[in-house]
Amino acid sequence: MYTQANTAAAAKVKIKAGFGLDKCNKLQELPCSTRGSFKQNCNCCSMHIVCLAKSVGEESRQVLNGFIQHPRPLRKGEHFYRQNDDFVALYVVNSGAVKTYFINQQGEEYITGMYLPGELFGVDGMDIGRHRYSAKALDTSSICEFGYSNLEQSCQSFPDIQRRLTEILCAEIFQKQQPLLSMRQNSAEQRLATFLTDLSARLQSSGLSATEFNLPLSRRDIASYLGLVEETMSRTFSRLQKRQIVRVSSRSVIITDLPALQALSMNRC
Amino acid sequence: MYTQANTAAAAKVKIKAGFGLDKCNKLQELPCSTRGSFKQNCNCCSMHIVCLAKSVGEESRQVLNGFIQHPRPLRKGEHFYRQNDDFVALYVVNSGAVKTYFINQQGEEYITGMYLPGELFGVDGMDIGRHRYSAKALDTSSICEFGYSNLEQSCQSFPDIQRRLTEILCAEIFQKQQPLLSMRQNSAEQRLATFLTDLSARLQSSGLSATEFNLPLSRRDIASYLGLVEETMSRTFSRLQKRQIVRVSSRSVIITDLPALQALSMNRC
DNA sequence: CGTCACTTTGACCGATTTCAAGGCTGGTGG
DNA sequence: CCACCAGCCTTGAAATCGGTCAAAGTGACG
Repeated sequence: MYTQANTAAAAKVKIKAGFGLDKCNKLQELPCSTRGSFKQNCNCCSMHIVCLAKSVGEESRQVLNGFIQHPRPLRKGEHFYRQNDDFVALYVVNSGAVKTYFINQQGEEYITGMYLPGELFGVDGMDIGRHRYSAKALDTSSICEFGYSNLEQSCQSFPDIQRRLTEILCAEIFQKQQPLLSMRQNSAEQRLATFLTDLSARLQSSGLSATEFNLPLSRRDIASYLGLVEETMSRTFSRLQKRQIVRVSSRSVIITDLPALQALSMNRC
Repeated sequence: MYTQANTAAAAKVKIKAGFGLDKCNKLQELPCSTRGSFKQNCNCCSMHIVCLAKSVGEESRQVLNGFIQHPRPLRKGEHFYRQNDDFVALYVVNSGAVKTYFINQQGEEYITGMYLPGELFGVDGMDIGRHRYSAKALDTSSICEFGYSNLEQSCQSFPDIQRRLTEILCAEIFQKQQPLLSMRQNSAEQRLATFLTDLSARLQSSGLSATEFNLPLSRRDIASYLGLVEETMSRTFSRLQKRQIVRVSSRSVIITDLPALQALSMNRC
């Protein structure tokens, strides 16, 4: 599971122990126990409130349900798709976390996105038929797969599916990229604060804890995502901890002063 | 017109004179003389190769043509829409240039986009029904307006319109934001080089000159767009000029060594 | 127990920002 | 026609933030 790796470690830590890691990133009270099963359907999935099937009519949901696929969950480090693979489907994270990235000619890796349960990925390449990025599991992750040819057909018959898809595309533009956009001229501290508050909000909207969680990304990846280097990231975490705004121990984070963190980030439009 | 303001000024400049400013940012050889007229249609518009009506069938174009509006051209500084206005339509720049931006609680302005002839704007707010940004004419600008309710209906009947719209949304995500994304850890020089080569390519694809043009944005705006300050921008322009890569005089730019500029930018994925 | 990946910390350096001043340009009104 | 003003652009000097290089600590795993 998500926290497995850290619990043993945390027990050894003196002051930092007792973070309640065992509660981190676990879903609260699912309406029915489908989690863990590879055969799910949207009616019985706690994600439908956020995923592609959100706010579409009953009939539309049945349609989606008809062609949805559930590939086997991938372990940490395995790829859902790679740069230049054919674009064949859109995906929704069911559990775990996924990062997308690309590697340029110089061999440098750029993190382009991080996706949490209920969030849709795979849009890169929707227009050109080939993926621009690679998508990799950050933890053991299960997903729902929506074949694009099926999806495109459904959109023609069911306007609400089309509307929802368009809505998601727009969200992809604004909720994900715009925080980064407006982050360009901000300090390392502001960027990290923005990253953490954003992450917190997204976890909460999937029914997870807003103040205690594990970071899906390593320091290096967060740094890359925020346009900084590993060392700066580490120093910035340390500074926020010294100021009692967060407590961090490796991947686990407790936000102890969310208002302060939000005040630091302040870049909503 | 676009260059009117600068020509007189440039005549006074000694060494910098003779830039051919009168050729800047003017369309080359329009197929028919609709430019300047407020009543246009897509069949007779030189933009159809790039705008929303690109690569849709004959019948679809007639449909678009049926509900397209042409509001009066706005002068520099006037707004097409403002933050929080209701989202009612998508727009395509016909002539001139448009910037989108927002102002946060602290009163700081963030440039979110710059749109040239043939490019679509107004997507901000498509999902939430209210505009997140303001859109302002950078010069006297005319646009085509596609009412969204009409557009949405057309999409249902004409899959190629839907496909084109989706394509444009994806382009909005990737062609516009991703260069900036990968620009985060680059130097001021690389960022400016990327900005200029990108601008050059976009102007060219609308039939304008790739090497001689006027900057639609002020130094301050370019700086904001690239995550830098005005002074750094100015210094960077000076440095590129000293190295004979560009010649600049206020808003007018001549790229004298495009390969060198492209070599500096190198941040395609 | 050793290795490896990840993280933290320190010292130094350089690019960009900040602060400050001055120049240029276009518009306004006398 | 000229003086003045405001906005935009440029340049210089000093300060600061983040990057680079180097070293050491930590936990996971075989």
